[in-house]
Amino acid sequence: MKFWLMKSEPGAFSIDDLSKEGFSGWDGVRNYQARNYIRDDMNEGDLALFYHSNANPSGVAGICRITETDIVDPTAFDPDSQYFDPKSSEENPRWIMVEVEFVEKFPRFVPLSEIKGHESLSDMKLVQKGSRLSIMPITKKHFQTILKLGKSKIKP
DNA sequence: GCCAACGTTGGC
DNA sequence: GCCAACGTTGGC
Repeated sequence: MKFWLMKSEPGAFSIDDLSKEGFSGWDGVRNYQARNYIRDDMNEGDLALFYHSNANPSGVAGICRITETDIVDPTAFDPDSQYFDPKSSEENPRWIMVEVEFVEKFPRFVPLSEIKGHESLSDMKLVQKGSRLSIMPITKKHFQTILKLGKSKIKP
């Protein structure tokens, strides 16, 4: 099993939204590196940190689980969607998504400042200079360290 | 709202 | 294939 960090702007989709809905397609990924990660390396059953970006404060809000991979992202074909991409066609889809399932909202939100200040988390892609990836792999150690900071009840 | 960092586009 | 211009991300 692999471990991931997935960013979402809470104004668009937050951990509370996922908690209410239970499951959700993770649509709108429009970055090739992030897409390649989900296409090539993400598997059903993987666990991901749910990260709130562009938030006050930004940070990790909880955990979700990957329940399905390699789904064609339908928002790319929708001219009314903010994720519309005229270069993607149903015959030759460019963007894919995964489905995730709510696992847990952390009892304690883990702000970015705390991740930045934590010695053993300094090699996460998240805190490396200039990194803006919206989906990135993380190590089991990073995952467990952040679970601890969030006072998670999950034991992966 | 600012702006640094990075990705993408398109002319050549 | 290079690279300048432009667009986007995302913390602050």
